[in-house]
Amino acid sequence: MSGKYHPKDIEEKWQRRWEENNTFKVTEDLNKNKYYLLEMFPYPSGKIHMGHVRNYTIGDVIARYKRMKGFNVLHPMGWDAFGMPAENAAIEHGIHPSVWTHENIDNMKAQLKRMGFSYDWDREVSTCEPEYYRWEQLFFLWMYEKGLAYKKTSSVNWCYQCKTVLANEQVESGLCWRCGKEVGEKVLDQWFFRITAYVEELLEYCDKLPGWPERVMTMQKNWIGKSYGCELTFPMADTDGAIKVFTTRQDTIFGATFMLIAAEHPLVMELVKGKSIEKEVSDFVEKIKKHDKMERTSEYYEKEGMFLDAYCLNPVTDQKMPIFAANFVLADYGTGCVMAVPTHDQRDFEFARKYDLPLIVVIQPKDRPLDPAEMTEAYIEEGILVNSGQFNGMENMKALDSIAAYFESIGKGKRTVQYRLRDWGISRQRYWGAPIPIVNCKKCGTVPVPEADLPVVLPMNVTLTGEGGSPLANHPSFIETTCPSCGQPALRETDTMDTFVESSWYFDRYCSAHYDEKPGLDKAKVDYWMPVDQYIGGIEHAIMHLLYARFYSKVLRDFGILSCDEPFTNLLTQGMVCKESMKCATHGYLFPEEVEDGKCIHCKKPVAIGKTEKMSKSLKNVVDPNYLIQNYGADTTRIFCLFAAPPEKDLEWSDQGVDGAFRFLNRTWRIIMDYLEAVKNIKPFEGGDQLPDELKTLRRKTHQTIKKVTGDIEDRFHFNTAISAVMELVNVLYQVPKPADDDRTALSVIRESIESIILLLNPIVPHICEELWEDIGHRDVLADAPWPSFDPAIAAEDEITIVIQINGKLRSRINVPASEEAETIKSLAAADDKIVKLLEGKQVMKVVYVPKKLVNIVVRE
RNA sequence: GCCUGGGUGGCGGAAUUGGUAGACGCAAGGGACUUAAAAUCCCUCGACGCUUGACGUUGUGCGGGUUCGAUUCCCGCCCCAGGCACCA
Repeated sequence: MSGKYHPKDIEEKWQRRWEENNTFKVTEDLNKNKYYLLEMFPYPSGKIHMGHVRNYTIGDVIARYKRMKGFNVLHPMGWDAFGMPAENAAIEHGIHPSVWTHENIDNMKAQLKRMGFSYDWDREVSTCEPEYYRWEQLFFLWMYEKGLAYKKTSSVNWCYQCKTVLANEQVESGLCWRCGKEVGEKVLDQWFFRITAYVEELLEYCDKLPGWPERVMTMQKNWIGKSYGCELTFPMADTDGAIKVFTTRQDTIFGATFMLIAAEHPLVMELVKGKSIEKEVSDFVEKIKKHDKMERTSEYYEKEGMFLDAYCLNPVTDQKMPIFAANFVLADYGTGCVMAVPTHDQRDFEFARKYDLPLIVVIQPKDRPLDPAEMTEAYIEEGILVNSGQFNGMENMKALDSIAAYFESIGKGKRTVQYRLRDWGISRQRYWGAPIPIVNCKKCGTVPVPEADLPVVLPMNVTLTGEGGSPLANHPSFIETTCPSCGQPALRETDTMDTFVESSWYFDRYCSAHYDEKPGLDKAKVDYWMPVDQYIGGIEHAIMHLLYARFYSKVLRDFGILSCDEPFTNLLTQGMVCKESMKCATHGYLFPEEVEDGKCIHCKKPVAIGKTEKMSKSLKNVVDPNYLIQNYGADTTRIFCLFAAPPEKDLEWSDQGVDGAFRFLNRTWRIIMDYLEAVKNIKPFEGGDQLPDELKTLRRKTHQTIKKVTGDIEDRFHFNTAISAVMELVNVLYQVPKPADDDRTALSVIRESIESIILLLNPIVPHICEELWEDIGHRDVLADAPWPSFDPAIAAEDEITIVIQINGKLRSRINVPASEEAETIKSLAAADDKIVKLLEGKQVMKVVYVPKKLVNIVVRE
C-alpha cells in the first residue's frame, strides 16, 4: 500500500492481522520478566466514551512499550457487568438485564477492538456470569466462617410510594428519583465485611506504596481517619453505672460541663424510662431518626438537644454534668457519647449558649485572659492550662499525655485509638448482583450454603417493575429452599452483593480467567502475575474501589490464595476529559453535531458557549469516539488524547487539536512515502564513517530523540513530550535535502531516522506504524520488534552554547566545543565583546561557572 | 472549616536536580506552489520601548525573603479544582 494515508483500511487490516496471529495472547513464561498492566474495567453501559478511550489509550501505550522492552506483558480487559443501570433499563424498556448487558458488551468490545488496544481477549472476564461470581460466593462463605462477613441491622433509604430501597444516588435532594415522593429510612438486617479488622494494615501500607500518587494516599488516610485519644469514664450522679466517652481532647477535661448522647443511642431511652419526660424524649428521638442523611449532614442543620433529667459526674472536678440527647452526635463513632467542653469546642459552645449551660475556661491564650461571659466563640487554639488542678500552667498539647497517664493511674480511663472507617456494608436489595450464599432458617437461623451447592445462581425468569422491593424476594422458586442444616423448609437470602465486591478481585481472576477448580484462582499463575505492576484509572475511585480492593486482597492472602500484600504496585490516576458546553435559548444544551457555524441547526439562533466541564450526557458536551474513528481513525484519536495533556491532568477537548494530530500523522506518512523507494533496500546506518554536517545533525537528533522518548515514557508517562520530540525529529527530516538515489550513506542515515520514528511512535499509533514498517520492507510484526536503543556518544552535541550572565542577567552567549575546559570557557566569557563593554568600570567580585550551562559574572557598581 | 493539588503567551502545554522561560502543537499573520481554491511546504509570532538590534526594559496569580542566579526553595496573601466535613 502506498500513496495517501487511509487510516480506515490500514487500521482494520492490522486489527485483523493481530487477531489472526494471536499477537497479544500471553502465557506465563518464567524466563521472561512479567509486567502486569491493568486499566479499570468498564461498566457495560452501551458505548465507550472519551474517558474510556483516554484511559485505555494510556494503558495501551505502556503495554506496547513494555512489550517492546522485552517484558512478558499481561494486558487484560473485562466487564464490571452487575449494577443498577441494567435494572433501570429493564424497568424502563422491558429488556432483561442480562440481555441488555450482553448486547452492550458486544457493542463495546467491538469498539475497543476498533481502537486497536493490545488486549489478550482470551482472558476476558464478565462479572455477571456464574463462573465468575461463584468464587466470590465461596470467598463469602470463608469470610463468614472467619467472622469477616457478618449481619447487623442498618438503615437504608426507603421510598414508601415505590416500596423499594433506594441507593444514595437515587435520592435527589431528599426525594425519590422515580416518583418524587419524600424518602425515609428503613432499618433492615444487612451484611457487612469487617474491613475494620484490617484497618491498621491498610493504614500502615499507605506509607509503603511509593508508586501511588500522594493525594490518593492522603485521601485514603483521611478516610481511615485514625485518631489517638482516651476513653474516659463518667460515673452517674444519682444511680449506679457510668457513661464512657471517647475524646482526643483529654486536656480539656476540667472544662467538661455537660454530657451529650447521640439521639439514636439506646442509652437515651434507658435513662428516661419511667420519667415524666419519657414521651417527649421519645418523640424527639423519632423526629431525629426521620430526618434523612442528606438533611442531617447539611450545613443548616441546627444543633438541637433534650435534657434527659439525669446527671453524671465530671471525674476530675466531681461537678454534676447534665445529660442531653443531641441530634449532632454520631451514634456509630466512639461510644456514641461525648463530653462537652463548650469553651474549647465550637459545637459544644453553640449548644451551651442555646441551652444556657455553664462555661469553664481551661485553656488560656498566652497574651490575654479569656472571660467566659464575653466569649462569642470557642477558643480552639493552643494555650496554657488553667482551672485544671495539678495540670495548671502546662501547655495544653503537652498535657495530653500527662492527663491520659493520670486517668490510667486512677483507673478511670485508658488511652485508645478510634477510626473513622466503618465496616463495609455489602447488602443490596437488588436483583442484578451476585446472590449472597446464605439460607435463613426459622429453626437454625443464618446458615451458609454448603460449598458443594455453589454457585447460588441468579434466576433469569424475573420481572422488574421497580416497585415492591427486591425482585428476588418475589421469586418463590429462588427463595424457597431447604435448610442445609436441618432439612426443613427455609428461605434464601435475597440480598445481592455490592458491585464493588466483584471489582475487588477481577484482576486476580484475569491471571487464570477460566480456571474452574476451587478456589477459582490458579495459585501458580496468580503468583506469577500478581501484583499488578501498573494500574490506571480515574481519580473518582481513589477511595472506595481502591480501598476495598486492597482489603479484599489481604483477606485472600490470609486465605492462602494470594501471596502479595498489596494488589497494585503503581497507580496512575488520569484526569477527566472536558469540553465546553453549548446552549441554544430555545433548544437547551446541544450536542456538537447540532451546532453549525455557531448556530443551532434547529432554529438558526446563535449558540451560547458555556464553560469547560467534564464531558457528560446531561451537558451534551460529548464527543463520540465512533465519530472520530470514522473521520480520522483510531490512531489520530489515540495520539490526540496523549498529546493534548499529560495523563494525570484534565484533557481539554479541541477539534482543531484533533485536526493537528491528524495532520502530523499525514506529514509523517508523506515523508516516509517520499523516501520509500530510495530506502527500501538500504540498511540503517551503523558505521562510524565521518558524516557530512547535515547527516551528522540528523543522526544526532535521531539518537537524542530515542533517548528523550524512552525517558518520557519510562520514567514519567509523559507522552505529550515524547510525541513532541518525535515531531521535532520529523521536522528535522523535512529539512534534510533529498540525497541522490545512489548516495547509500545518506540514505542509510535517513533509513535509521525513519525506522526510529516508526519504532518510537508504535506504542502510540500502532496501525500506521505497522503499515509503514511493512512498507519499508520488514516481514515481522512491529508489535514484536524490540525498542530502539541510542548511543550516548552519537546523541552528544559536539558544540555547546554557554550563556553569559552578569549578576544573573543574560547578557551574551558563546559557542564552545563540548569538551572545553572550565578555565578556558571562563576566560572566553570575560573576553566576549559585549561583556567587555558591560564590565567597564566595574569590579568583578566572583565568577560562577555551571558546567556546560553558563558563566555568571558577579560585579559591584 | 480542614486536607490535597494547581495558577506560565490568544489557547493546550514545555522547562526532568535552583541555571538560556515559552519546546511541540493549535489559532493568527506573511510568503511559495496553483488559472483559482483546498491541500502542502517555508517563515514570523509574550508585552512594552526605541537608536529596528547579536537592542533595551519587563514578564511564570500577588507581596516579601533566601541565593551569584528562583516558574522551581521558604513565609504571607488572593483565586481555581478535587476530597472530607458535625468523627468529639
